[in-house]
Amino acid sequence: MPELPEVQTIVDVLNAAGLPGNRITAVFVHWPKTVATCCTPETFSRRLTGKAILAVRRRGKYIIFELSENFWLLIHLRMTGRLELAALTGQINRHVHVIMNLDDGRRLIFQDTRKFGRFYLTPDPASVIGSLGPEPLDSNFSAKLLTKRLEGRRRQIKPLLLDQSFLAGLGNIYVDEALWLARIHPLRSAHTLTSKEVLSLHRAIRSVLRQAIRNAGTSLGRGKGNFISPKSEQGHNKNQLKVFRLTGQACKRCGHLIERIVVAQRSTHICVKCQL
DNA sequence: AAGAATGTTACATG
DNA sequence: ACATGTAACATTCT
Repeated sequence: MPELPEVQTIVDVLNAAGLPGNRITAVFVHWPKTVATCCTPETFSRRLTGKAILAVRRRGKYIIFELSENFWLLIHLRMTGRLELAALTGQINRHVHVIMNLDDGRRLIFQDTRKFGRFYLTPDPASVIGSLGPEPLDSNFSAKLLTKRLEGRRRQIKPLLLDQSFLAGLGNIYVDEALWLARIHPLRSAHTLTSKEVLSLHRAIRSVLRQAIRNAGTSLGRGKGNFISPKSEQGHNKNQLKVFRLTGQACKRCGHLIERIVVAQRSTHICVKCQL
């Protein structure tokens, strides 16, 4: 579920809600595996308690909490992870795996139905995010850089774009959308893209991501895996999707029907008439 | 109603 | 390097 735009939305909401400046007063872990990348739940709670949140940022699909005493908490939501900002009182459902109490009387709740989400508490964030590829919305992610990174790569373009060490932040939704916008077929071998197509892909990736951020993310339905912000708001980017989960509908560019194929075990949506 | 599919990633294997 | 399969899980879809 959460790709770059959704994670950015979460970070923006947390910042707007005044999370930085808070101190963490208590931590409860209900599913040890969530924090196991660092240590036992007890150690995790002990290390985190008392730390102040200095800043909240994003890198790829990671939410990054810069903490006092040179510690960092990185959270990857994987498929169904959610952060919710809530009052100290209130019901805790069975999908809540981590709770962080804050000294302003609120708490940050991590829930994750499929339990794939992971916390990383470390003095060395590079050990977690050091191998990520460039940030697609950074000014240093130029068409030139994309061209260079594509050079000599023979993988299919879709799995390559999903590879976080190639480019950080894209997931299944926005890769399909970007490839449609750039009119590139997902099975194309990366090195066969013309320079014109690479230019087009570069623009498409940035355009699709920026639009989704403007729309506060893509919420697809009302199911448990659906995107919802820490303030429990849905994103409204679904209306902007051109191919993702639109199998059987007319392509907005040429009218040909959208088809679904499987690429690298991921469901993939394309217009075979305009994506070549 | 059983079985398949699901937006992510790490890891193993050829 | 790259493709492919599997596993981590629970819910929803068919």
